[in-house]
Amino acid sequence: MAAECPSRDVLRRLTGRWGMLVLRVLSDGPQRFSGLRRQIGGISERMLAQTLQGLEADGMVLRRDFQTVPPHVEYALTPLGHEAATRVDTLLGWIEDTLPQIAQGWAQA
Amino acid sequence: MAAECPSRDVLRRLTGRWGMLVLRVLSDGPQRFSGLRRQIGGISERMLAQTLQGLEADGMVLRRDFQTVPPHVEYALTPLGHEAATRVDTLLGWIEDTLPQIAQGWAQA
DNA sequence: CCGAATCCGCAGCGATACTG
DNA sequence: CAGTATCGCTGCGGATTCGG
Repeated sequence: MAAECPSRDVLRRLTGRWGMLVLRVLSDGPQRFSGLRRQIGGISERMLAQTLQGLEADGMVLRRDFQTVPPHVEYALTPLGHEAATRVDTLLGWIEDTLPQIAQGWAQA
Repeated sequence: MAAECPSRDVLRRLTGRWGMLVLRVLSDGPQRFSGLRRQIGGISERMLAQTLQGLEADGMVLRRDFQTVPPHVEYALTPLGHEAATRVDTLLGWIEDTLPQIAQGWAQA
């Protein structure tokens, strides 16, 4: 069944705490580490590095290292990453649009 | 930002370990507790109950208690639940279709 | 249904290697 | 010291499982 296979790990990295935030920022264009951290806000250096590595391993993010001595690395979305980003955004957008209806249920509970 | 608001909790319940499995089974029609457990496989009673409560609170699942002495309860998808199910399946389906490409990256790493 | 044991995501603190 | 990217160790809390 789908739950036991690797597709779940991929989904986890996408829907995890920071995955989609990173995808959203990167969908506007390539960024470097510090830039991402600044635009996302609230993410620790460690978590950002970890998240990026996960997405890179899945082929969603392309990491370009300029091999300079003050480290300069750029992160960009791959075509696969763009596809993922749009789909995740679709789901997330629907949830946000539907949130009022969901919250409504909360109220009468 | 979207990450801090309740939409994340909803997304978590949907993409969590069991959420989408439940949605998938229920999209074929109403089921009762034992039926769900049998068709999903590998889920504990506790987790199934917990998952159903979460989805019910979000208005995705409708719980109908027949108030009979041998307890008889049925679970069904609400219209909202159907919408959610299709969207989650879309994302999950895409991941499964794309998994070969993702796994390809794994191989050359 | 309850309680204990366990797993896992997430964050914090600090460290590394190098330059100006 | 300041800045850049990454990594390791540690612990908390919630999620999940297990056993009655």
